[in-house]
Amino acid sequence: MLCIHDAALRTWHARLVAETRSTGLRARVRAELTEEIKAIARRQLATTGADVSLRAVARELGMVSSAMYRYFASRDELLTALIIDGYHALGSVAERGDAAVGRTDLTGRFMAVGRAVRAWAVAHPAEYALLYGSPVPGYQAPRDTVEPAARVALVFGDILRDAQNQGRFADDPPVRLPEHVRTDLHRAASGPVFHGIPEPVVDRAIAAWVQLFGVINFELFGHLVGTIDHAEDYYEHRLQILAGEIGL
Amino acid sequence: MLCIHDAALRTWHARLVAETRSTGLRARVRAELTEEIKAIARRQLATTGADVSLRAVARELGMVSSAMYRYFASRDELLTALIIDGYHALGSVAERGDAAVGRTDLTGRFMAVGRAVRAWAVAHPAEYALLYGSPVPGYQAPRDTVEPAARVALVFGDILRDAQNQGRFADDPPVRLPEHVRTDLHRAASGPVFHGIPEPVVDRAIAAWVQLFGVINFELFGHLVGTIDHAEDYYEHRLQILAGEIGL
DNA sequence: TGTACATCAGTGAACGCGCGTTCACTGATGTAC
DNA sequence: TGTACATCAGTGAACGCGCGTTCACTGATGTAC
Repeated sequence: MLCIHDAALRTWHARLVAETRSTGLRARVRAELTEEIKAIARRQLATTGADVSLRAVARELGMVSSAMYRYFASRDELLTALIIDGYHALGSVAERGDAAVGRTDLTGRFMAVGRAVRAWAVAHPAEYALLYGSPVPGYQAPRDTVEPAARVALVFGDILRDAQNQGRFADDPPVRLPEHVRTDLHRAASGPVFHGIPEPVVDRAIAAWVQLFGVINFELFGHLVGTIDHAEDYYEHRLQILAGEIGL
Repeated sequence: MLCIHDAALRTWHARLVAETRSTGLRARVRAELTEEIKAIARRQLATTGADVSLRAVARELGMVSSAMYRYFASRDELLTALIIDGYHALGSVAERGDAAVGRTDLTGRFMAVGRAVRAWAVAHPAEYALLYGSPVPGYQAPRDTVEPAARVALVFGDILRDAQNQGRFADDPPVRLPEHVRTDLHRAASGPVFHGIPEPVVDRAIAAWVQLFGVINFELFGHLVGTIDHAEDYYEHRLQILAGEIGL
């Protein structure tokens, strides 16, 4: 048996335990403040774009700027947290949209998800821009953002899989795809989002997905002004058509 | 007859004449330097995003920062110039792409335009992001950008009109459109880009347009990574399909 | 052709502001025994 | 239950940097007569 008499080591161990239980008052306060920092930063996104400023957040919190470093190791880390939160928020509304519709109503589910995505984007344009707009110069998104980013797509994939199981794509005519496209679609069809979906369906599905985000992009970034003024109705209309084109 | 003896007024008039002729050496040097400033700023876009800095441009030019104000009244004005130039550059490559194909080959023309747009975007990602990415916080694009922005769409509209004149849309089945969508499409169909095109075709055309830019957005902004790796082939494939869906 | 004058490009200093990040510190909170 | 100690949150000052914009100025270039 190993006896450790060093007091420092003992308390270090105790701290580890406390942290894993993570039920202490301090931990809770810390978690709350972390959330508050992110909330303020999110609000500031709207006026400053991706140029979140630790100093500005600290100012609004009534704290000194260096105190921010107790919560985030750098500005980029805060940005990463906002991005991850954003993807989760979007994924979450998509999941709820999907869950609110009867499992067998595939068109309804697709449209509900689409609607939820747009509604979230319109309600949080700056966050949406952070996720789907221009890349932030000098910022390289870390690996941790990849999984949250896929969450919303997974909802879509589940709908496709249910459609597949219901035999919706059974009498799909065969399609000739260019070689490299077939390669990519084949790989996609064995990935987490589209696994088990026939490649031609994956093709149509990605195209629909791209179009949905394309409409939202154009709407939020001002490229529909003067052409499509009733963006919500237009989007709804497109959802309907795309559901049909996918074959739901 | 009015006699003006004031020397100042005389030279002011002379200056006006010189400016309209605009053939003086000074004017030429000035024009060249203006272009150089924009070129440097464009290059810097790649590393700084939309945060173009007059000081950084001046530094690279070996000039003092205040000298920039001889050429642009403010940072925003320089940004506006870059945006306008960008739209013109894009419109121009689209026009050239179109012009290189036989007038009656409508699918070929559509694909050439699409290809030109993507090629330009891939070659100038930062400029593309300035035009089609997140809006620059605190920057309001002035009216002068509207017309250049439409240039690329006009090329597309011309192809549709030629198709229409060739009777391509003659046996289009009638389509029921939601009220507000019909309103918007109707107005679009009497605007400069789509005038004379049947509303259902305008609908499909806008959707195709949105999808093309959607694919480019996703490619450049990193949302195809891991799904579509052969972006060029994929885009080409989509162009082909979209040409068919529009009815070219 | 020469002179007087207006215009213009570019300078250099300054104003006033913002930022991210580091560091030594104080005092409160939690923990082990 | 009390004490000694470790941990942690937050402070305040500082470093070194960047920015847009203004302003009075110098000297060269162009223009009118």
